[in-house]
Amino acid sequence: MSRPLRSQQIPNLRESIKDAAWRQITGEGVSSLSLRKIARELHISAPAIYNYFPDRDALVTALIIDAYASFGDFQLLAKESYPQFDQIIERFRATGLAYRQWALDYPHRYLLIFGTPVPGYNPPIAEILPFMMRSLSALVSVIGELHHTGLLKADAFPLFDVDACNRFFPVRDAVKPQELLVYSVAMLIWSRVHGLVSLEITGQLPPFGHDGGALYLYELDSIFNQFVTV
Amino acid sequence: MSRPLRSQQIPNLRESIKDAAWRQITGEGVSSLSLRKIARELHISAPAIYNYFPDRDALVTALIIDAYASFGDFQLLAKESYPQFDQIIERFRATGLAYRQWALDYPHRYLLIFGTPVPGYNPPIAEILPFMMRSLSALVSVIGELHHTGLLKADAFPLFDVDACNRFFPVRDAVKPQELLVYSVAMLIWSRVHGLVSLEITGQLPPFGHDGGALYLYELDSIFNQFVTV
DNA sequence: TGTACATCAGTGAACGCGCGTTCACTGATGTAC
DNA sequence: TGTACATCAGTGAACGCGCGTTCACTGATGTAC
Repeated sequence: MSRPLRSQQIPNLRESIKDAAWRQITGEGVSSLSLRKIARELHISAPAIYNYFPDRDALVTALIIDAYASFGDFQLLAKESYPQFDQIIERFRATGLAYRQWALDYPHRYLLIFGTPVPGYNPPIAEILPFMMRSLSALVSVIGELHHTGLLKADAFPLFDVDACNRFFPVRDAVKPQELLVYSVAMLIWSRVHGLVSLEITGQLPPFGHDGGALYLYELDSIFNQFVTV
Repeated sequence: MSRPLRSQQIPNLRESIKDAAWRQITGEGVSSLSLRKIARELHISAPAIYNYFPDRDALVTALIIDAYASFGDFQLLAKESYPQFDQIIERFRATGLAYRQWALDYPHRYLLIFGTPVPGYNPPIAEILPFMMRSLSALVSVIGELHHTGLLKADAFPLFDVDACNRFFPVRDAVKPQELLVYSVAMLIWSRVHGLVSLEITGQLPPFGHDGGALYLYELDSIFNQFVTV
């Protein structure tokens, strides 16, 4: 039947394709994401997808970028709900809680970006890196504020290798030596919230049932007590 | 050519199939694990595998069980290298270091058991559970020793729901109320080492380069300082 | 305003591939008498 | 010890499936004169 009437086409097909892709990932994981299945769900032919994404990997890349952006923005929004200088404690907690909340809301997006690497998929690092950094920028900036106001307590903390750091990041985002402590501490804190959250959303915290939240709150307090001068 | 001469058959074909499966998982992840590919590599026909595993899922289950067992035994061995009563600090460190070392040695096995759930695979929980528990028994027993000698410092720690706990575990392994604190603290410590290790083996700790070890040591000390009375 | 034409956004058919699994079979090997 | 037979551990062919991607195409829509 060739091309259907414009009035019968899906408006914003590119977004609809991504939505259908998320629905599939939610059900069966990214490795069984299939262009043909997406086409079937949207009642279009599979080759039509190639008008919007050059191949399957490009679709996966777009999903990953969207996930990073949504995750980062969600935390930044939470953080900014306590904008005042002396609300640093609330800011830290709000950011930490937003981290978990987003992961619980979108477990498959979380696992797509931070879980087991997608087999057979080679991420275009240059394209993705800015979004990767944005996804953690709320956390990094909270630690940065603590540091700049002299409240960060992290003596003898093992620092990044600054050379390795700058080899990894693009030149314009090079980490300044005076920021090394902030990045390094942020990494450790990240690993703690990631550990708890990833066990929870993969169902490996089962005896806690619906109370993974209590454990998470405890962990946020532990982090605060360890790294913040009161 | 029907069946080849016994002298030309692979001795212990069951083990060889699992070895080939691990080699494949190492290269491309579990979701592209293929019976036909295994058969090709071993120069046997694909249906021959059905003499050893009723279907693909059964093979995956066997791999998971082996991974849990190997992981658990490796930590127990490390722990037992400091058997004396007053070597509790060394015992704790050795167990923690063994946790990371095994994960670095076998990243794909680690991700198979603790990473993103395998899509389309429903683990037979009853069969796997004992091995799951064994894989963390070294950690749990070290915390248990600390508790029983009065060295565990964890006031106001959020505990499991004991009912949820016993609904989860088989009756004979039911968690006794006096052990609840031990299990709960072990879970939190587990989440910390898991967080750091999983970021490291999935390559998300890159600025640290080869010195993820320094960060890990710092984290082990943090845990010790937080939970042990000195 | 009408018309010729370019472009846009789809179509269905086809290619070549790999997969898990079933099936009837075969001949080497082990065993009971 | 020789022989008849059961069992064991493989075989190749086939089934039915879904996949990503390419291809030539078509007719609706937009645009220049």
